Amino acid sequence: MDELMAQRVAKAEELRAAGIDPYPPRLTRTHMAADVTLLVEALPEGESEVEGIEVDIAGRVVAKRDMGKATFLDLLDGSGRIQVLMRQNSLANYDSLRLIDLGDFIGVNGTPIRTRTGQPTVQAAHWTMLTKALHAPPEKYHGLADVELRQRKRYLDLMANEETRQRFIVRSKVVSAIRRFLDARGFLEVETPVLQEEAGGAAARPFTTYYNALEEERHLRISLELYLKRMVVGGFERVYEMGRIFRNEGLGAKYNPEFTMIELYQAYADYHDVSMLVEEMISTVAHEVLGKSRFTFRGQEISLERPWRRITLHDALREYGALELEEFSTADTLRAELERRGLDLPPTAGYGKLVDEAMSHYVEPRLVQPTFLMDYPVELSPLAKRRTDNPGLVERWEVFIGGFEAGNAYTELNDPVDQRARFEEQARLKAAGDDEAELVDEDFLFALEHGMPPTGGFGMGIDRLLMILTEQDSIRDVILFPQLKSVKG
RNA sequence: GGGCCGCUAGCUCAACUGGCAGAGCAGCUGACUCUUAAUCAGCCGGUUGGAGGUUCGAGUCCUCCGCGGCUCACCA
Repeated sequence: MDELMAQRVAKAEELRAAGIDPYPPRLTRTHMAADVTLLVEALPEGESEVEGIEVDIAGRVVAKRDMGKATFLDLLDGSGRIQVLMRQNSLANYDSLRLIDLGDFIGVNGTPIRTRTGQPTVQAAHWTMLTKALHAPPEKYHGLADVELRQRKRYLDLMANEETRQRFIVRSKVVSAIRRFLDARGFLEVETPVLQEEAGGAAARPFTTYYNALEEERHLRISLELYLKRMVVGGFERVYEMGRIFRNEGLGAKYNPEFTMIELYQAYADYHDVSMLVEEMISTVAHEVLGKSRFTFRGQEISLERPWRRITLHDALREYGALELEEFSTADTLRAELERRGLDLPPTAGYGKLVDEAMSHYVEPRLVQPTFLMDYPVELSPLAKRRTDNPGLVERWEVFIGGFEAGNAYTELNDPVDQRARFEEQARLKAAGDDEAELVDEDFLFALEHGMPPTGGFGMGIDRLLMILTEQDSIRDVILFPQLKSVKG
């Protein structure tokens, strides 16, 4: 134990010796810090004391200014900061203040006053220890700066950095605003399995675990899609789920292996209807929570004002890449053209993957303002419905904001025969070595064979949306406890 | 996985070309009854991420390892 901790332990013992529990089970609290501030600010000009009112407040000691026979403390509670003034001639047992350290939680009984400088303050008559902290909090002025510490020991980051606290408050508000938005439009929130026999609905490697009771492997879900569609088959016309999904992939500024996804499905809607719902949802939520629609993300100003731009993938490649996809309609010709242009291509890429490579290179980084990129090659979209005018394309969009994918939607494939054929094509890719290809899900096909009405669906990573709304460059700054490598030895 | 950068007191940071490891905050002692990054005086606090090596001498140079950041690759 280090010296600083030993000192604090000794202070706790001293309290116990005096018959005071340094960790009492209960306390009296009548007011929050913000309540006291309001009381004092309501005082008429010239008056410095709120007559006849006694308050009990509680919070963490975040500053201590000892003037000798008077000491100022700053207490932080869930509503904010409030100053406490302890004076030798108005506080019982003034000497005991030396037992209070920064980081301790204390309760204070006293009177709301205004100091000479106008600061709302509680002038204390009594104080009680509520929780003795055994470590010093991070440095009071600079806060906690070390990136690794801030992520590994988030409680210290939250304790020390107001901005971090606010960011995670915003996160909660965004999540609840999304729920309100959808609930108000008749969507039902449902919960589907995290542990699945096979993880489907997206192209990603799953985490695998083992269920002892059944003596079977299970996979953590990589998307919400296939179970939510089963809900639509069952007759739920508007469903959504917001929950954690898990992808066994690398870490990075935009990637965390567990992240929060929302997916929604609306029967009798198509991908156009869903695009309107989504742009309304995001701009409404931004306004409700943050009161604005303009954000600075990675040095670029982004406006979430509606309407958002819509452009087909073909048009976007023409506009940003001067690439006329009609002229390169086979994998071989497209590959030759892209290689001629100097792109580095995966050797096994099929037509869809090649289009995707071209998009990543020419188009996506340019889509800073919210943009729906529409009509994808069928090869990339095994769960989306084909366009009737061009069966090589599907009714699908991805929405890009700030240069990265923020969401994905289809008119859902509800033809069980086509769905089976698509799964079988995926199975061929898998056999050929694509370990992220979709698996044939017989129960899902059985569900579709019972009939899923025409349906539009949408999925979005909540964390990435929050990166934009809170103007953070790294997904780790919007996840409370991001994955980090463990420290051993 | 590759490249680059970083890791010094509980926290925030210094330390020229290899030459006694420092400051502020926090802590301890003292002064101060309206301060608010309080102030003032004094004191305590170090396996310089870890292990080796070069050297009379290593925070500094070399090798390996750990963790992190950025980036490339990978990842719709």
